Amino acid sequence: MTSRQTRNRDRADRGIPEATVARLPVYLRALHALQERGVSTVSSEELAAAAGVNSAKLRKDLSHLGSYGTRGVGYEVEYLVYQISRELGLTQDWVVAIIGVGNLGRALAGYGGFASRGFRVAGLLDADEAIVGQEIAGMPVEHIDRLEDVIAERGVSIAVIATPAAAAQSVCDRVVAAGVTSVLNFAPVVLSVPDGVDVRKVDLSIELQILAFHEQRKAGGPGGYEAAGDGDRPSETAQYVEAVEL
Amino acid sequence: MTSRQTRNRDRADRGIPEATVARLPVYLRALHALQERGVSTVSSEELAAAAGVNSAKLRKDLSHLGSYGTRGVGYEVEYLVYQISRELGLTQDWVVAIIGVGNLGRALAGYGGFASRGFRVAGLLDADEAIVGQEIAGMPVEHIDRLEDVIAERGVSIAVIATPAAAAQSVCDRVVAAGVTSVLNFAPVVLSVPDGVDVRKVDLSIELQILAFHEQRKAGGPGGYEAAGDGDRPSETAQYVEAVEL
DNA sequence: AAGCCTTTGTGAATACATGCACGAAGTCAC
DNA sequence: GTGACTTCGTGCATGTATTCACAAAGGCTT
Repeated sequence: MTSRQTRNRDRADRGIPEATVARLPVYLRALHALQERGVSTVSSEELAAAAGVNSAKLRKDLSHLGSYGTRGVGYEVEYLVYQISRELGLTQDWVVAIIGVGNLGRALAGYGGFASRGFRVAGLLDADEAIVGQEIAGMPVEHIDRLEDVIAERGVSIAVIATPAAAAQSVCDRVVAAGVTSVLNFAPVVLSVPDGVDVRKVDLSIELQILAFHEQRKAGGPGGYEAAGDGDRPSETAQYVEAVEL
Repeated sequence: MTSRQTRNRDRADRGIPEATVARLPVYLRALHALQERGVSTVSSEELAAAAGVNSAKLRKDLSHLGSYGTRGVGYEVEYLVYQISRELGLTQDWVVAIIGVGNLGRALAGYGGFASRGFRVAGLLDADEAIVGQEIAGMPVEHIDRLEDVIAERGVSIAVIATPAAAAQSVCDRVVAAGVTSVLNFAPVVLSVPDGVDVRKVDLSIELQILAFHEQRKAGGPGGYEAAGDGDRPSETAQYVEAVEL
């Protein structure tokens, strides 16, 4: 099964830079859009524009997968879609479980962007008895007690954690113990996992905070108004509550 | 208003690396957790562990804001919270409008992590007549026609776009024309904006695709099974639909 | 079939980020 | 006050990512 590992792909494939991997889905999306418009061939310049990157960067990124372009012409859209999909592992189906069916979990369960890319949501789990049994996006919410069973029975390989922060680490421990090695975490905590397990984090408020930083910068430096520097230290900030519900 | 731009802050502040800015919210969160546990002082080693980073990196990051630590002791939690908050611009309130009140927009409207960090949701807008008028998280959904009015009247400075992909660019153009210079985009498209406008993107499916890539890697190379390389090029991939509803 | 034109793929230069390792600066005990 | 000890702040080396710029490669026209 793992026989022909590094067969084709001479030096490509081994060690595709992370930064490149992170951009491949963006290229893929742009390519799909072109495909729908009936475009069959695209230059690095055009595709780069559609993806919002520099064309040299795009070419270098693609060169990591192999040489799939034709000089003087560009890239064949359909073929490139296939190559990137394959590289990203989207030619196979991935079985996903969503743990935590609050507002966000619900949104994720109904998100069309998953199913269309080979991600099959095979389980919705929650600890809240009031939610268990409800049907969300055509699928019943199951009790968190069944977590290990669901993972084993349905071959879940990716866990999406959308629980409150307080529950996230223990849920994570359980899915990892059950054999899951890829976790997508929406809870606002840093999860610790053993080596060999990948965790990616999506944090809705971190992005806003980064925007706020730049926005403030445009308006003229941090603490620009009122006492800047080491003024009164507020003691009211302690009322932040991390137990936000997702 | 832009008068005292680069005033205080000698060499700090100017040019805090992006990578550092992106980590500050994580540190802040870890610090809040410590604060709740009554910890008043923390070493770089401890805080780094809580934030999931290397301690040297943490110290270097913090050094960009100034020297707020005490050698031999560590950092005073409360003071550091204040300094980071100030640097990120969280000591002032930011007025946010959420455009697109589908599943995701609803989840965002109810997300506790915004309000607790100085982000005030002052408007929910949607084009769907069936949704307009509904009350979400204690706030009425208004018609998208009122977008410019809402932005102007309430002083919206950050727009959160959670519309379907097809609507995102035109919504973006409108908020930018109305004077907004910070956009958080959840729609799966690359938005183009004039210079001076910041766009950050949160893409739920991109993260999954990155996980899939690594997961596949663990299992033994891309396309490891079946015809690898340049086999049959599927023509069915064209049925991807980008008009996912958010 | 020869030459022109376009566009790729990549070497080299630059910029950015990470992590080590250690001197400097402070605290605490006595 | 003095010395031992802890921990910060940072110079330097290493690694990673981006961008430029151009030669090599192919198609297209005549």
